[in-house]
Amino acid sequence: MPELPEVETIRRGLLTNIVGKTITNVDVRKERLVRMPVKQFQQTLQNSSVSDIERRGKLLMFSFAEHDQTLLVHLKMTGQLIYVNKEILVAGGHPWPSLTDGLPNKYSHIIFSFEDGSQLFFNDQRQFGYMQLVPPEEKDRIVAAYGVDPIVDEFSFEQFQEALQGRTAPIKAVLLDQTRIAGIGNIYADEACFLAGIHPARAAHTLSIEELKRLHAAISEILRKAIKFGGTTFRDFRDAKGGKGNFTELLVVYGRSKKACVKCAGIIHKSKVAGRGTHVCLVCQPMK
DNA sequence: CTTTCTGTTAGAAA
DNA sequence: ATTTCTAACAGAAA
Repeated sequence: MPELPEVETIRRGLLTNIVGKTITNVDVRKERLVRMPVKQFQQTLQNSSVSDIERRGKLLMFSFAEHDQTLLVHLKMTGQLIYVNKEILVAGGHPWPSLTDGLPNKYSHIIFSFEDGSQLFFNDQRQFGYMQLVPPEEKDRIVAAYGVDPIVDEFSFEQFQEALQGRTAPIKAVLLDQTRIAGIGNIYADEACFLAGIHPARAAHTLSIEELKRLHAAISEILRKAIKFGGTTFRDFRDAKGGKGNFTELLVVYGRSKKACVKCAGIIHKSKVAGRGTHVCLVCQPMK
């Protein structure tokens, strides 16, 4: 579910709500989602106060004032991190538009409680997401394995060019490769390719300099704009307060199969590229 | 009812 | 070395 703009939206929402707060309890209801001994996980987090939240690609990293362990959180496809304050909890749960039973629900697998009575719910329908504590060296190692982050880093055209260097795979596959560029997922890969007028199935090394420049600009633009609108809720994404993203209605190709292209008379066509559902206007994005 | 698809990615296979 | 395929899981859609 969440790609860079969604994860960044969650990060910003959590920053203002949990930084400085001390964790009083960690309720692990589904041990599989904790990638380490659960007892150790709970004991380390207990009585720790969140000092900062960083992001690399789609990975969130929480640091603490009392120790140097970093909490890594990956939401994968359907993970959610929803913060609920004491008042709402006392009133009987979070007023979630599509859910009447509030939180926690059957997908709330890990629940953090804070000193002020608020809680943070890690929900994940498909259970692909995970949490893990790592020491500084391991954190550095993991961060270093990621490619350039288009928002955290400078993301110059030269960096972009270098990331694509010599790739014969489809350009979309390279955009999705987190070790080259960190944070782009299936939605924004399709959106960026459309904006740049490039067919996602084209071999990366066949793009001209002009096309690469258009794609580089398209990536920067789409990600920044999506963050500005609080991300895309296609299905499960919720921000840190349980709200939906507002970028969904601004999507121009993703999920618009058989609908009219916003730029021309063409129809959006759905196929499979790099093993993923891929949306294209064949008029605006010729294979050449 | 059965089959296919889904926003991710680690790991295996090619 | 790089690229492609599959599995992990639950549920919605066809």
